[in-house]
Amino acid sequence: MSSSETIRNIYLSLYKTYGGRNWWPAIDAFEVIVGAVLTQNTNWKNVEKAISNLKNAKVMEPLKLYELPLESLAELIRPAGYYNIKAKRLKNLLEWMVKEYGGSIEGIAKLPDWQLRQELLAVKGIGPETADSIMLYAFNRLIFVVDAYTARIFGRHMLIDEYADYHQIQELIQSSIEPDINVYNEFHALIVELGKSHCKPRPKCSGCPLEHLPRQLDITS
DNA sequence: GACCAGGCACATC
DNA sequence: GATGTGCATGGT
Repeated sequence: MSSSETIRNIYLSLYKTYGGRNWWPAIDAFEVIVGAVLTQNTNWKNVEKAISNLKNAKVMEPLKLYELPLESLAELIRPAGYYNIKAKRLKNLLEWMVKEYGGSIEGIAKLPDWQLRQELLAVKGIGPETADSIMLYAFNRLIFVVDAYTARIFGRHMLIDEYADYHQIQELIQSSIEPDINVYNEFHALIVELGKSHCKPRPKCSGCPLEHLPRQLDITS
């Protein structure tokens, strides 16, 4: 079986097991954007608390959040961890939104894919995963989001080598599955679900829906 | 108490 | 260009 077939089978197995994940868990594009920064290396439960704080403070919109003093912003997002650095990162992103597009999501939504990605990556604190999460889940662009779980799961099943970088993994997956935004959306969400439930750094691999696939020998216990 | 979580920038070699 | 480190809360 080719690696492309294997990848398509992984998608089907996960979809069969977990069903549609209905991502991103947010009410609108702006909430996706904020959540994408807050969830960097952080459990989503903690992010929910931070977003809840922002909503309660009635600052969950681009201009208001941008005008909030850095210290106040940091305090509100505290539950999400790394709150000082994330406050700066959010501020950088908001500055771009407000100064370049008047804080208008609709204005940003008009950008072509390449320009949107380029401008997101130019913001300090926005790396490839955060940029692509915003591209796919806030602006419905055909771009696959790679994360730590993706690298771990695909590495563990020997579909990528341990030195593969972000774009190599992204290329492999995008060239293996159909170019459909809904499939990209679901597949990444399904990978996160598998990662959370079965693919820890110290794996036990019991009950994993991919147990039928070949994997590295040292993690079979 | 140890480990982990939906990264990223920066220092150092 | 690779490798290491700081950033931090909250759940298991």
